[in-house]
Amino acid sequence: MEEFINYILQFGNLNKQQTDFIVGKAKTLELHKEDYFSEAGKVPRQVGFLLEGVVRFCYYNNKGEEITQYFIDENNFVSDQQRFEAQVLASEYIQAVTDCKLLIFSKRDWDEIGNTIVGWDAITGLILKNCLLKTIERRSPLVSEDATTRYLSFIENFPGLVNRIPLSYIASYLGITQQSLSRIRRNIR
Amino acid sequence: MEEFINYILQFGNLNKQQTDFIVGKAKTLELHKEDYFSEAGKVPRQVGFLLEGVVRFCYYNNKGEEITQYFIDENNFVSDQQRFEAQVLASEYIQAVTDCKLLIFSKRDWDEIGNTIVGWDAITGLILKNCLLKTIERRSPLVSEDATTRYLSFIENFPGLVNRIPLSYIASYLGITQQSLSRIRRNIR
DNA sequence: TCCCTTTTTTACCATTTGTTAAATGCTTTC
DNA sequence: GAAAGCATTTAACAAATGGTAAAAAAGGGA
Repeated sequence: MEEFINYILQFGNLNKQQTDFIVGKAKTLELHKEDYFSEAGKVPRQVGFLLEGVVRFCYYNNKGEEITQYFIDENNFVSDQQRFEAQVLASEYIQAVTDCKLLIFSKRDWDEIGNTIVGWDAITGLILKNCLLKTIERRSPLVSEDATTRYLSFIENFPGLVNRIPLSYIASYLGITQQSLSRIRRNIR
Repeated sequence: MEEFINYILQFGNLNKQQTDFIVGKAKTLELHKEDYFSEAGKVPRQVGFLLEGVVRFCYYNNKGEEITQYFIDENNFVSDQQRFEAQVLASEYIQAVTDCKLLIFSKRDWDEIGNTIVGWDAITGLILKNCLLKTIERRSPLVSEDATTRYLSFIENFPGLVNRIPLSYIASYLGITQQSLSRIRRNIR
């Protein structure tokens, strides 16, 4: 919980009264491994902040292959924020990779925070921009890297996650087959 | 110029007086093919809005290879916005792919618009979020696609740009060699 | 602990993409 | 209009990655 407040305070100043108000709106949610936080074809109902565990964003391409787009670990927001804000259908799944514990905010509560806390929209705007930029900085370079370099980049970008995520998800994130990734692991040793 | 106003009005309401104020701050800039709009290692001095031409974002990886990250065409903003806002050194180049005509705003004028027009920050925030999201949606899927599919995706995502951008830049954007791209073009016909 | 299921590793061969080098085509300049 | 300089295409071969299948290893539940 303190981690949550600290995270937010990186992006703007809020006094104790304000942070108390925000925290007062938070509920907690536990997800089991492989549960969905939100699903393609449904309207995202909540914003999450990940206290424990790892989640992934994924979708199905036109060949029916499941593509992992991104991973999120502890002390980061978990949300298809644009679809959540607009309350429109999502095209991606957000799935627990491990058992997870989250803080969650309903749309109603999220809006109420926005209407109550001056500067909240600016803070959340900054947070979102940062997350999007980080996504680009991590994902985009993979396009021009070979499979081994992609794996090394992954280890750098998501330190500590290698041993918490099934090989098949990592391979999917890297755009290679799991056989290739397994071979790469062997060659690196 | 009208295109510029229309673009902005998509993201928020402004009256004539306000748009006049904004337009009053704009200067124009012409770039020749291959000129830089901003450079890695320098602080971005201006925000641009592309009236004519095509630009690309690019950088050099640790092997010294030049990587094209993204293309921007007419009626879109051109800016390393996060570095511009913070006035810190950029790590990417923004280069004219063709001769270009732009509207530009200096940091001072941009800030003055923000201090004068209520809601300007919200509008530019929305624009930036949209641009970042579009970048992710276009670039990220390439990771899991084969070379031919990447090229077809490029054509879909940047309609009309195929014939305005040198093959080598497109190949770099797609993360393949220009020989491969040339071969793919032949096979598609 | 043992069995069953799932995940990961291995192996073999097919396919794709990269590398190198050369030829062709296109533009610019004098 | 010819020569020079780039950009694009081709080709032959090498290297990397994918596809399929099977074995090995790891994990989970009775």
